Amino acid sequence: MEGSQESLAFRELDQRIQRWIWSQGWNELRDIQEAAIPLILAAETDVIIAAATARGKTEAAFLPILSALARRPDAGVRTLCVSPLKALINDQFRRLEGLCSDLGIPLYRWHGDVPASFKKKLLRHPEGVLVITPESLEALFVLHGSQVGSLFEGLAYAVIDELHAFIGTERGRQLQSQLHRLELVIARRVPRIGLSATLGDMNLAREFLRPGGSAAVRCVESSASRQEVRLQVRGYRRAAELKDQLGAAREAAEAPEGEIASHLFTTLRGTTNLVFANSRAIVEQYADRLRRLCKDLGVPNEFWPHHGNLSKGLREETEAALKDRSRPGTAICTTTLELGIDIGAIASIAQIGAPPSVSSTRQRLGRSGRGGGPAVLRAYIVERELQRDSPLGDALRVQLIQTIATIDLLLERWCEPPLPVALHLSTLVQQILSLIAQHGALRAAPAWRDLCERGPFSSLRREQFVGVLRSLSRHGLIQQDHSGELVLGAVGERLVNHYGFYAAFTSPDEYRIVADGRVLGSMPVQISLAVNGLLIFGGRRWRIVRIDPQQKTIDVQPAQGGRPPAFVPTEAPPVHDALRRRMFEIFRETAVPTYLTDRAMALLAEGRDNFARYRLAEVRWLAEGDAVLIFPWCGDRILDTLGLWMRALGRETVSYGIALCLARTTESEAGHLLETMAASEPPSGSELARAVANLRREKFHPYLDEDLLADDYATSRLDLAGARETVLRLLEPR
DNA sequence: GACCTGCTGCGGATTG
Repeated sequence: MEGSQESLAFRELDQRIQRWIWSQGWNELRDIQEAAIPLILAAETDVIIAAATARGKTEAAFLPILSALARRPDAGVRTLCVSPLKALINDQFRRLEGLCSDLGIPLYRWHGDVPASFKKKLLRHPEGVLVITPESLEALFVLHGSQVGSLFEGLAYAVIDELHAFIGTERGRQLQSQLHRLELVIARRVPRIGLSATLGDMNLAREFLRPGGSAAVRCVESSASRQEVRLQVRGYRRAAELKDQLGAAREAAEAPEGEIASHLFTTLRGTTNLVFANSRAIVEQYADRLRRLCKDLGVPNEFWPHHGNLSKGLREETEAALKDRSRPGTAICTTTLELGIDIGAIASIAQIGAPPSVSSTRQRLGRSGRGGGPAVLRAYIVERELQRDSPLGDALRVQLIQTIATIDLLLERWCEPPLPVALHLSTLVQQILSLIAQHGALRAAPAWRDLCERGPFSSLRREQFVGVLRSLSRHGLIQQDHSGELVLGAVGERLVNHYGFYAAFTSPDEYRIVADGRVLGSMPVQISLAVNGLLIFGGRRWRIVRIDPQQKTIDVQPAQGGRPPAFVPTEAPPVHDALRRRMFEIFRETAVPTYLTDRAMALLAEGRDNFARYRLAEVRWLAEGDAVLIFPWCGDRILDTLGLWMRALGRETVSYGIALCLARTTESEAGHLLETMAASEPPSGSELARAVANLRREKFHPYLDEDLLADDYATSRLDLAGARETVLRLLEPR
């Protein structure tokens, strides 16, 4: 306890908290705790606490918060903590339970699985600490709007857990709006405490936490020494498709998946690991292969699937296998295990396929190597065997080069910044309806002031806001009563009064998969499945025995064969500009990273040879058949913007990620096109967006007019300045 | 050419 006694921060805490720290057997406070305690106790500024998972962020916030609450008892909810996951709320509840009860501070959790009786109790006696989801908070505004003031009149702190998970998303904008509305109701500013993973650009996190007031937000970042990282990137080749005697294509017997599965099996068996795959179908495929390898060897299964379409029960089975220290267990998973759910120590991380981004790779790696040990990452990259007519993307070994570029940027501690400029009109619609429900009615002028002028939707122009109100009125969501106030229209009433209203995001219709009365999970309704069809789901093999379109259920029984269902893919993650630029540099360099296996080295050499053969260090576009490939080495947002710009000039384009393909064009025509673009101002983003086929991507988009949707698309998906700069760069002499 | 997240009130049956 010597460290604690010497610490100034420790002495500032309430004595009962000091005793609790003693009782935990802690020798000293962590650096972020030392730094955060005085800032939070002073309660004069907003604070961001940034550190990797399991570095004591929750305590850094709650030791001083509970200290302050214990000293100044007051009526109403004193601390609001908003968290993105029900599972995280339950984790946090368990961690704070003992401390809160020692201090006599009531602790409430509120989400969809919490019984209504607990919620009623809080509404009757608002007090203490409330941990809640954004959706449940929205329900509070809609269903108990007149009570919000009295519930939160004594609010001392607003905590946002996993701040990084909210930044740049619809849900994040919803949360900003909710915190702002709360401060409006109680007519006072409440200190905000954001708990975040370490981010590339802390200024964006500051601006997110306190829009318009980021300069005063204090940041506490962990200075804990950089963790050692052990890396291996393994290369695999997929043989070209063979034709059998009937001419049907079939995969070569030695598919790389089998090889990867055996390597995972021998390397990971006996320890606890996370294997990240890039899609749910791939998770299912490997979970099934690895389970069978265990079975073939006659040993207990050690491999468990985890993804968003598996039922809560199956996911909890996997989480329990990870937490169980008495036996090894490895999860094959998607992003579901990226966020900070408590799963204990993890020996290593595997990544199948190129990682989706630098930031998610950092999150994944942060899961491994607790307790001072090195973090271990193995990446498994498959490239196709080349043939004479192989596409250039295969010849360049893009998957492998992208993986190397990702690791480069990761080691430089760079990561993708979120995009803060989007209008988020869908969420604005939700918040307008919610405000009307909260107050019963609303005038247009204060709505503009509270949501846009001084609120979180500050990038809207006044005429855009008026356009939104007109759209909503035309679609029956709102109407003006005789005194000029906005009230809900018939359609608006129906939307707001359905429980589906509270989430800012959409979700697809799904069938439930049921085996012997137990729900295994769900799948989208678009899939074409037939009775007696075979299926891999939850890492096991099934036969479909019944499909009920009315009940939306699929009944299955255990079977011998099967394949993973085709989950409806969403949009791919955009590759960031910095990553593509780094890929270009890697192609031009000759250095070979030491973490590559021999086969990965050979693939890298092939990629570089082909890059040199096509002279891509000098040439910016080249003919392929009757098309031209343009290589701007820029991120996907700029590439998509360039594609739309060329389409506006009457050209047909397809984005290959690594290149932009101009159909039916010669090299000199491509040059002329770029010169034309360089000589003129680009059209506006909204003009370009009008050519996009489906602009209605988000929940409340169906109630907005086309021109607003085009504005929304342009601000969230396009980069005009970047596109113009890229055109000029493509024409620079080299 | 990917992934993920969330949700109320009420009616009716069952149990102590």
